[in-house]
Amino acid sequence: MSDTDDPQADDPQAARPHTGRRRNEAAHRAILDAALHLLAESDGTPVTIDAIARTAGVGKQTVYRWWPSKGAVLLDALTDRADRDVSDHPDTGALRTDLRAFIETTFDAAQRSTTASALRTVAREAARDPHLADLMRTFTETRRSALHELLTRGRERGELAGDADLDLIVDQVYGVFWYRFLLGHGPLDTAVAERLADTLVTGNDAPGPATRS
Amino acid sequence: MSDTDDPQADDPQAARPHTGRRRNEAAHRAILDAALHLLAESDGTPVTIDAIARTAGVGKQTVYRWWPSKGAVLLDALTDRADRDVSDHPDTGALRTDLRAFIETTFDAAQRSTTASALRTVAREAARDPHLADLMRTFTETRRSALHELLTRGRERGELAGDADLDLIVDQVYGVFWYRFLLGHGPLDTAVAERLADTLVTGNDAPGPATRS
DNA sequence: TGATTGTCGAGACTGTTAGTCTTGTCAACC
DNA sequence: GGTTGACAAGACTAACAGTCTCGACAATCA
Repeated sequence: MSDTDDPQADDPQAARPHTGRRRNEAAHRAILDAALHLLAESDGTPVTIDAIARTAGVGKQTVYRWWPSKGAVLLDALTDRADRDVSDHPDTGALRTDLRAFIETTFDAAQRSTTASALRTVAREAARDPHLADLMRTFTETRRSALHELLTRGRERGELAGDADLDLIVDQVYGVFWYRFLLGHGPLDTAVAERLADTLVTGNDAPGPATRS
Repeated sequence: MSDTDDPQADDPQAARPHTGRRRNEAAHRAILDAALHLLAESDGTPVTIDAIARTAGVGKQTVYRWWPSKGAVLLDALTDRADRDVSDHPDTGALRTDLRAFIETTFDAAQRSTTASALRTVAREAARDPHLADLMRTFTETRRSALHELLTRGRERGELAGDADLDLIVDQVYGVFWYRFLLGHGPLDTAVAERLADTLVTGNDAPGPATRS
Protein backbone atom coordinates (compact mmCIF):
# COMPACT_ATOMS: atom_id res chain seq x y z
CA MET A 1 0.00 0.00 0.00
CA SER A 2 0.83 3.64 -0.33
CA ASP A 3 3.53 4.01 -2.87
CA THR A 4 1.92 6.89 -4.62
CA ASP A 5 4.81 9.18 -3.98
CA ASP A 6 8.03 10.30 -5.38
CA PRO A 7 8.03 9.87 -9.14
CA GLN A 8 11.70 10.67 -9.31
CA ALA A 9 11.85 10.88 -13.06
CA ASP A 10 9.08 12.45 -15.06
CA ASP A 11 5.82 13.76 -13.78
CA PRO A 12 3.71 14.47 -16.83
CA GLN A 13 1.37 16.56 -14.72
CA ALA A 14 3.68 19.24 -13.45
CA ALA A 15 7.17 20.46 -13.97
CA ARG A 16 8.33 20.00 -10.39
CA PRO A 17 9.03 16.33 -9.62
CA HIS A 18 9.73 16.23 -5.92
CA THR A 19 11.41 18.59 -3.57
CA GLY A 20 12.08 18.25 0.10
CA ARG A 21 13.23 15.38 2.19
CA ARG A 22 12.22 11.96 0.93
CA ARG A 23 10.34 9.39 2.89
CA ASN A 24 12.35 7.08 5.00
CA GLU A 25 11.96 3.46 3.90
CA ALA A 26 13.67 2.29 7.07
CA ALA A 27 11.00 3.92 9.19
CA HIS A 28 8.34 2.14 7.13
CA ARG A 29 9.91 -1.22 7.82
CA ALA A 30 10.55 -0.43 11.46
CA ILE A 31 6.87 0.38 11.96
CA LEU A 32 5.76 -2.82 10.27
CA ASP A 33 8.22 -4.86 12.26
CA ALA A 34 7.23 -3.21 15.50
CA ALA A 35 3.56 -3.81 14.77
CA LEU A 36 4.16 -7.45 13.97
CA HIS A 37 6.29 -7.87 17.04
CA LEU A 38 3.72 -6.32 19.35
CA LEU A 39 0.94 -8.21 17.62
CA ALA A 40 2.78 -11.46 18.21
CA GLU A 41 3.36 -10.67 21.87
CA SER A 42 -0.02 -9.34 22.87
CA ASP A 43 -2.41 -12.15 23.44
CA GLY A 44 -5.69 -10.44 22.93
CA THR A 45 -4.79 -7.17 24.58
CA PRO A 46 -5.05 -4.44 22.01
CA VAL A 47 -1.94 -2.96 20.45
CA THR A 48 -1.76 0.81 20.67
CA ILE A 49 -0.38 3.18 18.10
CA ASP A 50 1.74 4.82 20.75
CA ALA A 51 3.35 1.49 21.53
CA ILE A 52 4.03 0.81 17.85
CA ALA A 53 5.55 4.25 17.33
CA ARG A 54 7.63 4.03 20.47
CA THR A 55 8.87 0.53 19.64
CA ALA A 56 9.74 1.58 16.11
CA GLY A 57 11.49 4.68 17.41
CA VAL A 58 9.26 6.81 15.30
CA GLY A 59 6.84 9.68 15.78
CA LYS A 60 3.15 8.93 15.78
CA GLN A 61 2.62 11.26 12.88
CA THR A 62 5.01 9.20 10.79
CA VAL A 63 2.77 6.20 11.25
CA TYR A 64 -0.23 8.21 10.15
CA ARG A 65 1.66 9.58 7.20
CA TRP A 66 1.98 6.08 5.77
CA TRP A 67 -1.23 4.44 6.94
CA PRO A 68 -4.69 5.92 7.36
CA SER A 69 -5.56 4.18 10.62
CA LYS A 70 -4.30 1.86 13.27
CA GLY A 71 -6.21 -1.00 11.68
CA ALA A 72 -4.45 -0.48 8.38
CA VAL A 73 -1.07 -0.79 10.04
CA LEU A 74 -2.06 -3.93 11.86
CA LEU A 75 -3.54 -5.61 8.82
CA ASP A 76 -0.55 -4.62 6.74
CA ALA A 77 1.75 -6.16 9.32
CA LEU A 78 -0.39 -9.26 9.45
CA THR A 79 -0.61 -9.83 5.73
CA ASP A 80 3.09 -9.13 5.47
CA ARG A 81 3.32 -12.30 7.50
CA ALA A 82 0.31 -14.24 6.31
CA ASP A 83 1.06 -13.85 2.65
CA ARG A 84 4.36 -15.54 3.23
CA ASP A 85 2.40 -18.36 4.86
CA VAL A 86 -0.51 -19.03 2.58
CA SER A 87 1.67 -19.42 -0.47
CA ASP A 88 0.36 -21.89 -2.97
CA HIS A 89 -2.00 -24.76 -2.59
CA PRO A 90 -0.91 -27.47 -4.98
CA ASP A 91 -3.30 -29.19 -7.31
CA THR A 92 -2.98 -32.86 -6.42
CA GLY A 93 -5.59 -33.88 -8.94
CA ALA A 94 -8.10 -35.10 -6.37
CA LEU A 95 -10.53 -32.89 -4.52
CA ARG A 96 -10.31 -34.75 -1.26
CA THR A 97 -6.58 -34.43 -0.98
CA ASP A 98 -6.57 -30.85 -2.25
CA LEU A 99 -9.15 -29.92 0.34
CA ARG A 100 -7.39 -31.71 3.14
CA ALA A 101 -4.17 -29.95 2.31
CA PHE A 102 -5.87 -26.59 2.08
CA ILE A 103 -7.63 -26.89 5.41
CA GLU A 104 -4.61 -28.31 7.15
CA THR A 105 -2.42 -25.51 5.86
CA THR A 106 -4.94 -22.95 6.99
CA PHE A 107 -5.19 -24.43 10.46
CA ASP A 108 -1.45 -24.78 10.80
CA ALA A 109 -0.60 -21.32 9.56
CA ALA A 110 -3.12 -19.69 11.85
CA GLN A 111 -1.86 -21.53 14.87
CA ARG A 112 1.81 -20.85 14.52
CA SER A 113 2.19 -18.97 17.75
CA THR A 114 3.41 -15.73 16.25
CA THR A 115 0.65 -15.60 13.68
CA ALA A 116 -2.04 -16.81 16.03
CA SER A 117 -2.03 -13.89 18.42
CA ALA A 118 -1.60 -11.44 15.57
CA LEU A 119 -4.62 -12.84 13.78
CA ARG A 120 -6.65 -12.95 16.93
CA THR A 121 -5.80 -9.40 17.87
CA VAL A 122 -6.53 -8.06 14.41
CA ALA A 123 -9.85 -9.88 14.35
CA ARG A 124 -10.73 -8.37 17.71
CA GLU A 125 -9.80 -4.89 16.65
CA ALA A 126 -11.79 -5.32 13.48
CA ALA A 127 -14.88 -5.82 15.57
CA ARG A 128 -14.66 -2.21 16.72
CA ASP A 129 -12.88 -0.48 13.89
CA PRO A 130 -15.07 -0.16 10.79
CA HIS A 131 -12.08 0.73 8.66
CA LEU A 132 -10.24 -2.41 9.69
CA ALA A 133 -13.43 -4.42 9.36
CA ASP A 134 -13.53 -3.40 5.76
CA LEU A 135 -9.95 -4.41 5.17
CA MET A 136 -10.63 -7.70 6.89
CA ARG A 137 -13.53 -8.30 4.58
CA THR A 138 -11.24 -8.22 1.57
CA PHE A 139 -8.71 -10.30 3.46
CA THR A 140 -11.23 -13.05 4.12
CA GLU A 141 -12.74 -12.67 0.68
CA THR A 142 -9.37 -13.46 -0.85
CA ARG A 143 -9.06 -16.67 1.13
CA ARG A 144 -12.61 -17.68 0.37
CA SER A 145 -12.18 -17.32 -3.34
CA ALA A 146 -8.99 -19.39 -3.28
CA LEU A 147 -10.95 -22.19 -1.66
CA HIS A 148 -13.86 -21.63 -3.98
CA GLU A 149 -11.58 -22.08 -6.93
CA LEU A 150 -10.25 -25.31 -5.53
CA LEU A 151 -13.80 -26.59 -5.16
CA THR A 152 -14.73 -25.49 -8.66
CA ARG A 153 -11.84 -27.52 -10.02
CA GLY A 154 -13.17 -30.51 -8.12
CA ARG A 155 -16.66 -30.01 -9.41
CA GLU A 156 -15.45 -29.76 -12.96
CA ARG A 157 -13.77 -33.10 -12.46
CA GLY A 158 -17.10 -34.45 -11.30
CA GLU A 159 -16.01 -34.88 -7.71
CA LEU A 160 -18.84 -32.73 -6.44
CA ALA A 161 -22.48 -32.69 -7.43
CA GLY A 162 -23.27 -30.16 -10.11
CA ASP A 163 -25.73 -28.42 -7.84
CA ALA A 164 -23.49 -28.39 -4.78
CA ASP A 165 -23.50 -25.06 -2.95
CA LEU A 166 -19.84 -24.18 -3.11
CA ASP A 167 -20.26 -20.97 -1.16
CA LEU A 168 -21.80 -22.93 1.67
CA ILE A 169 -18.96 -25.43 1.67
CA VAL A 170 -16.46 -22.61 1.74
CA ASP A 171 -18.23 -21.07 4.69
CA GLN A 172 -18.42 -24.38 6.49
CA VAL A 173 -14.64 -24.53 6.34
CA TYR A 174 -13.94 -20.94 7.33
CA GLY A 175 -16.88 -20.89 9.70
CA VAL A 176 -15.50 -23.77 11.71
CA PHE A 177 -12.07 -22.28 11.53
CA TRP A 178 -12.94 -18.83 12.83
CA TYR A 179 -15.50 -20.08 15.31
CA ARG A 180 -13.00 -22.38 16.97
CA PHE A 181 -10.10 -20.02 16.50
CA LEU A 182 -11.78 -17.13 18.24
CA LEU A 183 -13.68 -19.00 20.91
CA GLY A 184 -11.04 -21.62 21.46
CA HIS A 185 -13.45 -24.28 22.66
CA GLY A 186 -12.34 -26.99 20.24
CA PRO A 187 -9.21 -28.21 18.47
CA LEU A 188 -8.01 -27.18 15.02
CA ASP A 189 -5.60 -30.00 14.40
CA THR A 190 -4.83 -32.35 11.55
CA ALA A 191 -7.47 -34.84 12.60
CA VAL A 192 -10.18 -32.20 12.50
CA ALA A 193 -8.92 -30.93 9.16
CA GLU A 194 -9.16 -34.39 7.64
CA ARG A 195 -12.52 -35.14 9.15
CA LEU A 196 -13.89 -31.85 7.94
CA ALA A 197 -12.55 -32.30 4.43
CA ASP A 198 -13.95 -35.81 4.26
CA THR A 199 -17.35 -34.73 5.50
CA LEU A 200 -17.57 -32.03 2.87
CA VAL A 201 -16.79 -34.24 -0.08
CA THR A 202 -18.53 -37.35 1.20
CA GLY A 203 -21.97 -35.85 1.03
CA ASN A 204 -21.84 -35.90 -2.71
CA ASP A 205 -18.92 -38.08 -3.60
CA ALA A 206 -18.49 -41.37 -1.86
CA PRO A 207 -15.07 -42.60 -0.74
CA GLY A 208 -16.18 -46.19 -1.26
CA PRO A 209 -19.82 -47.10 -0.86
CA ALA A 210 -21.96 -44.82 -2.95
CA THR A 211 -24.43 -43.04 -0.72
CA ARG A 212 -26.55 -41.17 -3.11
CA SER A 213 -27.78 -41.97 -6.57
CA MET B 1 -29.13 -12.85 36.68
CA SER B 2 -29.04 -10.88 39.88
CA ASP B 3 -32.27 -11.30 41.69
CA THR B 4 -30.75 -12.14 45.01
CA ASP B 5 -32.14 -9.12 46.71
CA ASP B 6 -35.02 -7.45 48.23
CA PRO B 7 -37.91 -9.73 49.10
CA GLN B 8 -40.45 -6.96 49.38
CA ALA B 9 -42.79 -8.76 51.76
CA ASP B 10 -41.43 -10.81 54.62
CA ASP B 11 -38.14 -12.54 54.79
CA PRO B 12 -38.71 -15.69 56.82
CA GLN B 13 -35.04 -15.56 57.66
CA ALA B 14 -35.36 -13.90 61.04
CA ALA B 15 -33.92 -10.47 61.72
CA ARG B 16 -33.30 -8.50 58.55
CA PRO B 17 -29.77 -7.17 58.37
CA HIS B 18 -30.98 -4.81 55.70
CA THR B 19 -31.75 -1.27 56.68
CA GLY B 20 -31.95 1.80 54.53
CA ARG B 21 -33.72 2.41 51.28
CA ARG B 22 -34.35 -0.67 49.18
CA ARG B 23 -33.25 -1.20 45.67
CA ASN B 24 -35.56 0.03 43.02
CA GLU B 25 -36.85 -2.78 40.85
CA ALA B 26 -38.24 -0.27 38.38
CA ALA B 27 -34.79 1.16 37.80
CA HIS B 28 -33.48 -2.34 37.15
CA ARG B 29 -36.10 -2.90 34.47
CA ALA B 30 -35.67 0.56 33.02
CA ILE B 31 -31.95 -0.07 32.56
CA LEU B 32 -32.53 -3.41 30.89
CA ASP B 33 -35.19 -1.94 28.64
CA ALA B 34 -33.03 1.02 27.75
CA ALA B 35 -30.11 -1.25 26.94
CA LEU B 36 -32.23 -3.47 24.76
CA HIS B 37 -33.74 -0.48 23.04
CA LEU B 38 -30.38 1.10 22.30
CA LEU B 39 -28.96 -2.25 21.29
CA ALA B 40 -31.78 -2.69 18.83
CA GLU B 41 -31.29 0.78 17.36
CA SER B 42 -27.53 0.87 17.09
CA ASP B 43 -26.40 -0.96 14.04
CA GLY B 44 -22.90 -1.83 14.97
CA THR B 45 -22.05 1.42 16.70
CA PRO B 46 -21.24 0.69 20.30
CA VAL B 47 -23.76 1.44 23.02
CA THR B 48 -22.38 3.56 25.82
CA ILE B 49 -23.17 3.29 29.49
CA ASP B 50 -23.96 6.98 29.61
CA ALA B 51 -26.57 6.55 26.92
CA ILE B 52 -28.13 3.62 28.74
CA ALA B 53 -28.24 5.53 32.02
CA ARG B 54 -29.61 8.66 30.41
CA THR B 55 -32.25 6.74 28.47
CA ALA B 56 -33.28 4.86 31.57
CA GLY B 57 -33.41 8.10 33.56
CA VAL B 58 -30.96 6.67 35.99
CA GLY B 59 -27.56 7.55 37.43
CA LYS B 60 -24.53 5.76 36.07
CA GLN B 61 -23.68 4.48 39.50
CA THR B 62 -27.03 2.73 39.69
CA VAL B 63 -26.10 0.72 36.62
CA TYR B 64 -22.83 -0.29 38.21
CA ARG B 65 -24.57 -1.17 41.44
CA TRP B 66 -26.51 -3.89 39.64
CA TRP B 67 -24.02 -5.04 37.01
CA PRO B 68 -20.25 -5.32 37.15
CA SER B 69 -19.55 -3.99 33.67
CA LYS B 70 -21.10 -2.63 30.55
CA GLY B 71 -20.82 -6.02 28.91
CA ALA B 72 -22.81 -7.65 31.66
CA VAL B 73 -25.68 -5.21 31.13
CA LEU B 74 -25.67 -5.76 27.40
CA LEU B 75 -25.59 -9.51 27.63
CA ASP B 76 -28.28 -9.48 30.28
CA ALA B 77 -30.45 -7.37 28.02
CA LEU B 78 -29.71 -9.64 25.09
CA THR B 79 -30.46 -12.90 26.87
CA ASP B 80 -33.55 -11.32 28.32
CA ARG B 81 -34.62 -11.21 24.70
CA ALA B 82 -32.92 -14.28 23.29
CA ASP B 83 -34.17 -16.65 25.92
CA ARG B 84 -37.68 -15.72 24.94
CA ASP B 85 -36.69 -16.60 21.38
CA VAL B 86 -34.77 -19.83 21.59
CA SER B 87 -37.39 -21.53 23.68
CA ASP B 88 -37.84 -25.18 22.80
CA HIS B 89 -36.82 -27.18 19.83
CA PRO B 90 -39.37 -29.93 19.36
CA ASP B 91 -38.42 -33.53 18.90
CA THR B 92 -39.95 -34.49 15.59
CA GLY B 93 -38.56 -37.98 15.71
CA ALA B 94 -36.28 -37.56 12.72
CA LEU B 95 -32.85 -36.02 12.84
CA ARG B 96 -33.10 -34.32 9.50
CA THR B 97 -36.25 -32.45 10.35
CA ASP B 98 -35.10 -31.68 13.89
CA LEU B 99 -31.88 -30.26 12.55
CA ARG B 100 -33.58 -28.25 9.84
CA ALA B 101 -35.95 -26.75 12.38
CA PHE B 102 -33.16 -25.97 14.79
CA ILE B 103 -31.01 -24.23 12.23
CA GLU B 104 -33.91 -22.36 10.72
CA THR B 105 -35.05 -21.16 14.12
CA THR B 106 -31.53 -20.02 14.93
CA PHE B 107 -31.18 -18.14 11.66
CA ASP B 108 -34.60 -16.57 11.97
CA ALA B 109 -34.26 -15.52 15.57
CA ALA B 110 -30.89 -13.93 14.95
CA GLN B 111 -32.16 -11.98 12.00
CA ARG B 112 -35.26 -10.51 13.53
CA SER B 113 -34.19 -6.93 13.16
CA THR B 114 -34.31 -6.03 16.82
CA THR B 115 -32.30 -9.06 17.87
CA ALA B 116 -29.90 -8.87 14.96
CA SER B 117 -28.27 -5.58 15.82
CA ALA B 118 -28.27 -6.44 19.50
CA LEU B 119 -26.47 -9.69 18.84
CA ARG B 120 -24.06 -8.06 16.46
CA THR B 121 -23.25 -5.26 18.85
CA VAL B 122 -22.76 -7.58 21.79
CA ALA B 123 -20.51 -9.81 19.72
CA ARG B 124 -18.47 -6.82 18.72
CA GLU B 125 -18.14 -5.55 22.25
CA ALA B 126 -17.18 -9.02 23.39
CA ALA B 127 -14.18 -8.87 21.12
CA ARG B 128 -12.73 -6.12 23.26
CA ASP B 129 -14.20 -6.74 26.66
CA PRO B 130 -12.75 -9.86 28.30
CA HIS B 131 -15.49 -9.88 30.89
CA LEU B 132 -18.16 -9.93 28.23
CA ALA B 133 -16.17 -12.43 26.19
CA ASP B 134 -16.41 -14.78 29.11
CA LEU B 135 -20.14 -14.32 29.40
CA MET B 136 -20.45 -14.88 25.67
CA ARG B 137 -18.56 -18.11 25.99
CA THR B 138 -21.20 -19.51 28.31
CA PHE B 139 -23.89 -18.07 26.10
CA THR B 140 -22.59 -19.90 23.03
CA GLU B 141 -21.79 -23.00 25.06
CA THR B 142 -25.43 -23.24 26.05
CA ARG B 143 -26.58 -23.13 22.43
CA ARG B 144 -23.95 -25.64 21.37
CA SER B 145 -24.97 -28.17 23.94
CA ALA B 146 -28.62 -27.87 22.94
CA LEU B 147 -27.64 -28.75 19.40
CA HIS B 148 -25.30 -31.45 20.60
CA GLU B 149 -28.14 -33.05 22.48
CA LEU B 150 -30.31 -33.01 19.39
CA LEU B 151 -27.56 -34.76 17.44
CA THR B 152 -27.02 -37.30 20.18
CA ARG B 153 -30.70 -38.21 20.01
CA GLY B 154 -30.29 -38.73 16.29
CA ARG B 155 -27.23 -40.86 16.69
CA GLU B 156 -28.96 -43.02 19.26
CA ARG B 157 -31.69 -43.58 16.72
CA GLY B 158 -29.01 -44.66 14.27
CA GLU B 159 -29.42 -41.65 12.04
CA LEU B 160 -25.77 -40.74 12.37
CA ALA B 161 -22.71 -42.96 12.23
CA GLY B 162 -21.57 -44.10 15.64
CA ASP B 163 -18.21 -42.46 15.15
CA ALA B 164 -19.54 -39.18 13.79
CA ASP B 165 -17.84 -36.13 15.30
CA LEU B 166 -20.81 -34.37 16.84
CA ASP B 167 -18.75 -31.44 18.08
CA LEU B 168 -17.55 -30.82 14.56
CA ILE B 169 -21.07 -30.90 13.21
CA VAL B 170 -22.20 -28.48 15.89
CA ASP B 171 -19.37 -26.15 15.02
CA GLN B 172 -20.14 -26.36 11.33
CA VAL B 173 -23.62 -25.10 12.07
CA TYR B 174 -22.62 -22.31 14.43
CA GLY B 175 -19.50 -21.60 12.46
CA VAL B 176 -21.44 -20.91 9.29
CA PHE B 177 -23.96 -18.95 11.28
CA TRP B 178 -21.54 -16.61 13.01
CA TYR B 179 -19.24 -16.32 10.05
CA ARG B 180 -22.04 -15.16 7.78
CA PHE B 181 -23.80 -13.24 10.49
CA LEU B 182 -20.79 -11.12 11.37
CA LEU B 183 -19.29 -10.73 7.92
CA GLY B 184 -22.57 -10.54 6.10
CA HIS B 185 -21.21 -11.86 2.83
CA GLY B 186 -23.77 -14.60 2.40
CA PRO B 187 -27.43 -15.33 3.14
CA LEU B 188 -28.81 -17.03 6.23
CA ASP B 189 -32.20 -17.94 4.91
CA THR B 190 -34.40 -21.00 4.93
CA ALA B 191 -32.81 -22.44 1.81
CA VAL B 192 -29.36 -22.30 3.34
CA ALA B 193 -30.68 -23.78 6.59
CA GLU B 194 -32.14 -26.75 4.75
CA ARG B 195 -29.12 -27.26 2.56
CA LEU B 196 -26.84 -27.13 5.56
CA ALA B 197 -28.93 -29.56 7.57
CA ASP B 198 -29.10 -31.95 4.65
CA THR B 199 -25.37 -31.82 4.05
CA LEU B 200 -24.65 -32.62 7.65
CA VAL B 201 -26.84 -35.68 7.85
CA THR B 202 -26.40 -36.90 4.28
CA GLY B 203 -22.77 -37.80 4.74
CA ASN B 204 -23.76 -40.62 7.04
CA ASP B 205 -27.43 -41.13 6.60
CA ALA B 206 -29.36 -41.53 3.41
CA PRO B 207 -32.35 -39.26 2.82
CA GLY B 208 -35.03 -41.28 4.52
CA PRO B 209 -38.51 -39.76 4.73
CA ALA B 210 -39.39 -37.80 1.63
CA THR B 211 -39.25 -34.23 2.80
CA ARG B 212 -38.24 -32.41 -0.30
CA SER B 213 -40.68 -30.95 -2.70
C1' DT C 1 25.59 29.17 -0.17
C1' DG C 2 21.07 29.79 1.12
C1' DA C 3 15.99 29.31 0.24
C1' DT C 4 12.28 26.18 -0.25
C1' DT C 5 9.83 22.14 0.59
C1' DG C 6 8.42 18.25 2.86
C1' DT C 7 9.71 14.31 6.26
C1' DC C 8 11.39 13.33 10.70
C1' DG C 9 10.91 12.48 16.16
C1' DA C 10 8.72 14.24 20.05
C1' DG C 11 5.03 15.18 22.34
C1' DA C 12 1.07 18.35 23.41
C1' DC C 13 -3.73 18.45 22.49
C1' DT C 14 -8.80 16.92 21.56
C1' DG C 15 -12.54 13.96 21.96
C1' DT C 16 -14.60 9.76 23.55
C1' DT C 17 -15.73 6.38 26.77
C1' DA C 18 -15.46 2.85 30.84
C1' DG C 19 -15.46 2.92 35.36
C1' DT C 20 -14.99 5.47 40.08
C1' DC C 21 -15.92 8.95 43.42
C1' DT C 22 -18.63 12.77 45.44
C1' DT C 23 -22.64 15.14 46.90
C1' DG C 24 -26.96 16.09 48.38
C1' DT C 25 -31.63 13.74 48.50
C1' DC C 26 -34.88 10.46 49.75
C1' DA C 27 -36.98 6.06 51.48
C1' DA C 28 -37.05 2.27 54.84
C1' DC C 29 -36.40 0.81 59.11
C1' DC C 30 -34.87 1.55 64.21
C1' DG D 1 -35.87 11.78 64.72
C1' DG D 2 -31.69 9.12 63.59
C1' DT D 3 -29.14 5.76 60.94
C1' DT D 4 -28.42 3.45 56.78
C1' DG D 5 -28.00 2.77 52.12
C1' DA D 6 -30.06 3.42 47.33
C1' DC D 7 -30.85 7.14 44.35
C1' DA D 8 -29.84 10.97 40.24
C1' DA D 9 -26.54 13.98 38.72
C1' DG D 10 -22.41 14.69 37.32
C1' DA D 11 -17.33 15.57 38.25
C1' DC D 12 -13.26 13.00 37.81
C1' DT D 13 -9.52 9.55 36.13
C1' DA D 14 -7.30 6.78 32.86
C1' DA D 15 -6.83 4.95 28.15
C1' DC D 16 -6.46 5.59 23.57
C1' DA D 17 -7.21 7.14 18.45
C1' DG D 18 -6.25 10.59 15.78
C1' DT D 19 -4.67 15.64 14.93
C1' DC D 20 -1.72 19.49 15.43
C1' DT D 21 2.58 21.95 16.40
C1' DC D 22 7.44 22.53 16.61
C1' DG D 23 12.20 22.57 15.85
C1' DA D 24 15.53 19.60 13.26
C1' DC D 25 17.01 17.83 9.10
C1' DA D 26 17.47 16.26 4.19
C1' DA D 27 16.87 16.92 -0.72
C1' DT D 28 16.53 19.91 -4.32
C1' DC D 29 16.83 24.42 -6.73
C1' DA D 30 18.48 29.25 -7.55
